[in-house]
Amino acid sequence: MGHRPNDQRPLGLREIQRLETRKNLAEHAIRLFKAQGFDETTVEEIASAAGVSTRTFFLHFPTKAAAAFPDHGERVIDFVDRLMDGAPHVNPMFHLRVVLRARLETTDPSRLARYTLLSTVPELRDEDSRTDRDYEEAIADYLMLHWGREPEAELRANAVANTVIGVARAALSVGGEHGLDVRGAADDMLQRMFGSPFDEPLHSL
Amino acid sequence: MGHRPNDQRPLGLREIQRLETRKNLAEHAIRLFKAQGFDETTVEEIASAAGVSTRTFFLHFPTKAAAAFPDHGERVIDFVDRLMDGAPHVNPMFHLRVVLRARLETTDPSRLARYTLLSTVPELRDEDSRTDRDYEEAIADYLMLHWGREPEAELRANAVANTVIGVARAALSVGGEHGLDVRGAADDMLQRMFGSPFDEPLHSL
DNA sequence: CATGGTTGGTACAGTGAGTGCAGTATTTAC
DNA sequence: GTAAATACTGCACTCACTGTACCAACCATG
Repeated sequence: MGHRPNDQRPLGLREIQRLETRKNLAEHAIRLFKAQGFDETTVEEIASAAGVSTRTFFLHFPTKAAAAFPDHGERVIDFVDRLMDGAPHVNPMFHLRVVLRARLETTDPSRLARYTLLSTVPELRDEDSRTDRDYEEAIADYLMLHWGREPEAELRANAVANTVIGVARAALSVGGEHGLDVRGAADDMLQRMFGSPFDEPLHSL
Repeated sequence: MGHRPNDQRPLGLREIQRLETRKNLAEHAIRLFKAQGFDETTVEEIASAAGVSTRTFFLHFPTKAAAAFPDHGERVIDFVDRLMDGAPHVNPMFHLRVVLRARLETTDPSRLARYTLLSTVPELRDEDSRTDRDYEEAIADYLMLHWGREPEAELRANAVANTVIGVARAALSVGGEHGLDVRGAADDMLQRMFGSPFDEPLHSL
């Protein structure tokens, strides 16, 4: 059903070990960031805590900060997949809302907690912003698939993308900060902002 | 009229020279970034082009990227000043719109061009995001001044702030890219998104 | 199994951003 | 005219990140 083969290869011993060290690196990185702070943790510390060399760290993550968001890549891919699924046939704003809602609802709370904890560390904000930018780009591209690439459409698409991600970020940070579930409120705000097209009942939920 | 003294000291010889070197550093930095790229330009190059030592560069800018946005600090301060001016008496969303519109209209085109050129360089996006975060924080703080700091108000304030900045960023980037003036369209989008309170005529313009 | 290409990891040397510190020289304040 | 303040310098240092050559384990092929 996905628009690209969800490649489920047998996963040999090599891959398993690779993923293992990657997971180890990420876990130790996050643990150390929380324990002693981002700036106070060196890549060498993380690497040796995970039992590998410093150089190996950079074979798995492009920057020190990236280790704090280990599954970012696959999550963006997953998001894009869901967005593109059955793309050309539905009202794009409606579909966007469905995908967003599904994503929010299937995001497990432990992830929310970790996410917001990390957003609190100022040094990781940059990485977070880069994450957001990937989503914004994906959403804008999707909308322009429907609306075209004339400047007016491009403006609308980018504005909507930035707005959606902006509201989501606000919900995640405020919700995480107070330990509240504000996902409904976020959805509600978006619904009000984007008016009637966003107003339709969600049959597929 | 500002909520803090707009200190206009006599500006001694020392300050003049300091500002001069700062301006020089920023100009050479931007010139070199455009000419040869961000990563291909070292701080030492910038410094020696401006006729000062490398160490001096970091007395003026905290990072290499910051030199590309030399007046960011004062612009944020100016924005906050205008936001806080006569703050408690008006409808906050209305006032926000007035300030935003005024800021957009008084932003000179050369600045727009430079801004968007820089936003194109991926290595400067982070700095740009940090800039945006300062504005978002200012707007959210302002709105919470009126709405209080309960979680619901905080969510709304942050969502509005992120939305406003998101739309502004979209307008700047798309407008800059195509050489179009999309400020009116941006204002229009915000007006539609935020409904009636944003709908009032702008007497002060 | 043998064997050879592929690949995850290592060692080492290097670049460049950013910081702390101990100065020097000029400006400004009294 | 002297002393405090400050813009700037030089130097030594840490640490993130990269290029390169290399090793060893894996895996596909015969």
